[in-house]
Parts: sequence; C-alpha cells; structure tokens
Amino acid sequence: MSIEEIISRGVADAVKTLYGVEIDAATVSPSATKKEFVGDLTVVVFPWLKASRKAPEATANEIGGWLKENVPAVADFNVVKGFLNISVDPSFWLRLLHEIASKEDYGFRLPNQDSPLVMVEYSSPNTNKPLHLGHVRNNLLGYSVSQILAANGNRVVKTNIVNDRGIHICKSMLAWKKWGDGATPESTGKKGDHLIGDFYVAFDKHFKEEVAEIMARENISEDEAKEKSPLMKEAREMLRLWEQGDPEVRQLWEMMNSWVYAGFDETYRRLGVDFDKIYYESDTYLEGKDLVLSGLEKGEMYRKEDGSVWADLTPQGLDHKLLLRADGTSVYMTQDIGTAKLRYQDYPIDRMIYVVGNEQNYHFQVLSILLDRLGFKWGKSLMHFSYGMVELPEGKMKSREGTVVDADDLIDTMISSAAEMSADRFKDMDEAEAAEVARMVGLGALKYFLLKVDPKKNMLFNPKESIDFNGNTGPFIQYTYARIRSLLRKAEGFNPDATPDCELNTKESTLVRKVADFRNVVAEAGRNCSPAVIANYAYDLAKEYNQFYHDYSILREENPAVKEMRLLLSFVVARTLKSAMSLLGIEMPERM
RNA sequence: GGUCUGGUAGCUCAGCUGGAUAGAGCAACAGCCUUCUAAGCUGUGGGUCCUGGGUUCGAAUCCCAGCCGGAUCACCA
Repeated sequence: MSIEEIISRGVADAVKTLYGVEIDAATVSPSATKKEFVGDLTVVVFPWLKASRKAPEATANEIGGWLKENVPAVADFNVVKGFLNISVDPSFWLRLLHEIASKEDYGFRLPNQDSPLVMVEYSSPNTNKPLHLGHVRNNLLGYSVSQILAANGNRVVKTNIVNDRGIHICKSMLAWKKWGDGATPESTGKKGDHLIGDFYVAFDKHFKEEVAEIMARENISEDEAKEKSPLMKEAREMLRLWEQGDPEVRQLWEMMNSWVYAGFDETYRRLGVDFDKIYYESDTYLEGKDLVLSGLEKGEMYRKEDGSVWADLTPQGLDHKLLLRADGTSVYMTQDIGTAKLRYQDYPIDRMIYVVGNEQNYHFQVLSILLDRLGFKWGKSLMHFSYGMVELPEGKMKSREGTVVDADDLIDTMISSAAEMSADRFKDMDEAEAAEVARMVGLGALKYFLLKVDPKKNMLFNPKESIDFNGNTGPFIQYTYARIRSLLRKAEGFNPDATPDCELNTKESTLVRKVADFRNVVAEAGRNCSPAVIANYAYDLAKEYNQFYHDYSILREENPAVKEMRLLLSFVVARTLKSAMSLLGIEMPERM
C-alpha cells in the first residue's frame, strides 16, 4: 500500500471515529506538501468541516492528533489554516526505497493474453515526398503513445497506412518519365524518397509555368487554365491507366514506390520508430463500399436521386456526408471505413487510436459516428489523437513556400550539433563511442523538445533553441543519468540489494516519494495518452536529483550506511529516468 | 456564419479530476569548478493567469457570455 493510501484510509478512519461520519477514503487525496512548509504530505480538511462542526484549524488538529496516535507511518503533523501537513516516519521512506530498489521495472504493468488489444495508427505518409517536421511530431507521438499504452498493460499493434496511390503519385511518375532521364537512387546517390520528392516539385514547377502561359495566351482565369493544362490531363490519364491495372504504369509505380519505401525505412530506423503492420491504400481503397451499401439496406444511409449515397448526421449536430459518388466510386471517408473493416479482420481490436493532425478533427468525428452505426464495437470510442501544427520562428510551415524542414536534414543537424557542442567532453572516448553518444543526444534533444509539449497545441520549433542543451531538455536528463552511472561505477562495491539502515532527510525522502510516484505518473499518462506528462515528470525528477547531488559528496560520505543509502537512491533515480525516457523513445547514454 | 480548439512572465512552455504566496527553462544581472561529470548549482528582478459575470469556505482550473488567434465545414486525400 502506498503512503497516500495509508494516509487516506487513516483520515477516513479519523473522521469516522471523531465525528461519526463515513467518508470515502478515495476522496481524501493527499498531495505533496509545498516546499515552504514542514511535512511530506498535505490533506485539506475543508470538506469535513460540516462533520466536525468546528473551525478548520481545530478540525485539522484533531484529525492530525488522531493520525499521530493511531497510524504508525505518521510521525508528526502541523496545521496551517485548513491544511494538515503530515510528516511521515523516516523509517517508512527507507523501507520504501528498499522496496523500489528490489523490484525490476516497477513502473510498468506487462500485458497478458487477456489484456485489451489497442491499435495505434501513426505516420501515414504520402509516397510522393519525403517526411518533414510535421511527420516527425506524428511519428514520435505515435511511437511514444504506443510505448505508454504497453507500459499500462495493453497489447499494442502499431500500424501505418501508406497513401501510395492517387493523382499526387502520378505527378511524380509523369515528371520522372518526362524529365527523369532514367534517374535512380543509385545513379544519383539520392535517397529514394528525396528523389521522388524532387520530381514532384519538378512537376509542380512545369505545371505552374504551363498554367501561366495558358492564362496569358488565352486570357482566361487560373482555374480555367488549370483545367486546360495538358500536363494535368496527362497525370489524370496516368491515374486512369493505373486504376485499370495498365502493366507499364503499374511497373513504374512499383519501382518508384520501392525507392520511396527504402528511404522511409531509413528515416524510421533513425528516428527509432517501427510498425507491426503496414497497410497500403492501393490495397484498401476499394474496400468500404460493401459496408456502406449494407448500411444503406439497414437504413443508416440514404441514396439521392443521382445515385450518390449519403449519411445524415444532423441528429449528431453535423451535416450530411457523402460516402459514394453517383458513379459508385469511393471517397476518403469510405476508404477509412474499409480500412477499419480490414483491420478488424486482421486483429480483434478493442480500441483504435488514430494519430493524425488536428486539421482532420471533423473527419474523425464523422468516422466515429459512421463506424458505430455500421456495428463496430470500438467505433464510438475510437480516439483521434489530434495534434497541432509545428511552426517555425519565421512563420508557418508550408511546402509551397519552401520552408519545410526535412526530417532527414533535421536529424543530421541535431546529431552534428550535439557532436560539435560536446567535442570537449568526448575527448576520452574513441570515435565510435563519441559518434554514438552524439547520436543519442541529438535525437534525445529533438524527441524531448517535441514530446514535452501538450500535443493538441500548436508549437513553435526553434532549431536554435532546441540545440541549446540547457534547461528543460532531453540532454539535461540524459546528462543527469550519465552522471549517476559514472558515480555508481566509481563507488566501489556498490550493491543494489544492500539494506543500509539510516534515517532519510527531507531532500532524500522527497526523492524517494517522487521515484515511488512514477507508477502513478505512468498510469496517468496511460489514461490521457500523454507523453508530455512523462516528459515533465522526468525533468522534475532530474532537476530534483541535481539539487540533491550538489548538496552532498556521496563518495566521501563517512557514515557507511548513509553512503550506501545515497548510492541506492541515486541508483533508483537513474533507473526511473531511464524507464521514463524509454516511454518517449529516448535512449540514455552511460557516459557523456 | 456553424463546429472544434487554444489564450499563463519579454520568449518557449508546465500547472487545469477546484486548495496555501501561480511554477520551470531561455533571455538579463550577481555568485559557485584543488570536491563523485559546471551540458550543472545558488541567488535577484520579472505576472490584470485574455475580459466580464456566475458557482463556493476557496477559481488559472468548473459554468455562462464576450474578445483575440488557429483548424475545419470538398463528389481532395
């Protein structure tokens, strides 16, 4: 039983004994005492004033006195206004420290065969351009949420749906045919996804020139000129051929896609994210039609005179939504319904989480309603893990304006900056180790920077600031960890199973309490799917430890029991930091 | 216009299941390396928590209204 539970139950017993009123121990919720007051935990007594029929101070004093008499863990108390500050018996903290040190991975619950099966969809790239900063936020969030759910005892399937078909891919293909000159990743030395991206840009450039020319020549509006553009006509024709399964177009498509996938795989690998199952839209885009038609039979949808099929969402306060065009073809929503069907055939999932940007909030609101109507048990509760845009200091990131931050460039920049700034520290490492540490630190900086912010908010990514390794950053936490590891290496004969016997001071007990709280933090992060909760906890713990670290010379401590206890405390702090950061996908170097 | 979402220090962000004098980092200033890693630590200054009402012992937090910003409301994906 945790100390919070002991206190809660004690207060409930006290109120019952003293005032004869039953209260639910769960409503007591003791919180950490603020630094400027004496004590470990604080209980607010205002809620029981009606029961005591006394002033706040008197009530708090009575309850405090009862706790001190009857609850062994309570050593002392003091009262400030209606706040009852409780000091916990120091021996309790020592026992708790031993208990934590003796357990492996004390923060995580492992899933078993009966655990809920959760599918997390993230990344979802288009195959016509490389990944950019927005994808990086998506990938890191998706991976971290998966880790957090797994740590809370869920079975997790990480999935990715690749948008590998459509007019945008045809644009790249057409550009390659026209101006590519047979270029391949091998012949150009370019990463496959970048090569394809360059052709997409090339198409856009030629297309714009063509439109401008037509506008000038025929004196018509831009929209009309776009309609008349031969290039666009060719792209559309290519899409038509693709849909017919034209062998030549399909072959080109497969070749170019394989280049892109090789490029994506490398970026994913460097980011440290992975997937259990990848879906391709070219396999799923025709699915969903049957389901919509069955919904039509059940009266969940309706058909208009022109033959198109719609869903009436006005009962939910939304609009009418098109699901099948008059010619019977699918729209985006229909495809997502079809993908849901396929997924459910592959995995009997209990819960579905879509990590997709907030510009699609409306889409997922509608999808949830439709899946529910079509009989998916998880439809109603599907979670759209919505996140905001990443903006740059100069302004918004728009591919048109050419200010996109490429994911690969970004990773390179982070790693080389880390190497540069750490050159002095890495002097005594060999080249390979220095490079490995720079990689961990560079990526740690990037990941932490993007994950510590509340996902639903738009955030500002300042490349300069993210390279600054001071303050609330990943490297600060990594550094704290590396120092503890160094300390433990130097401490001769350190034994994590030792059971030193001494009293803990306030700083030490605060650290023990925070480490013990990790379990609750992981649970909270699991409830809210919130990497930010984990990140800010890790920072808080690292900061607390740093203050502690600077106050004592642990290796020179003369009392062997105190020395042993502080080493043990350092050990559990390091382990907790590592566990927390693993939920963010951040690696921890043993030296840096 | 409808819906969703955000507004906290000069800047970037925590805090939001209601609790004490609203916290970090950056930036500025002043200290601390013969001590286990100074990517650190200590101190100073910096706030109408967008505004106005309401709920109550108590509101940055909950409710209502308004102001400002973002997203979305495609037979695009």
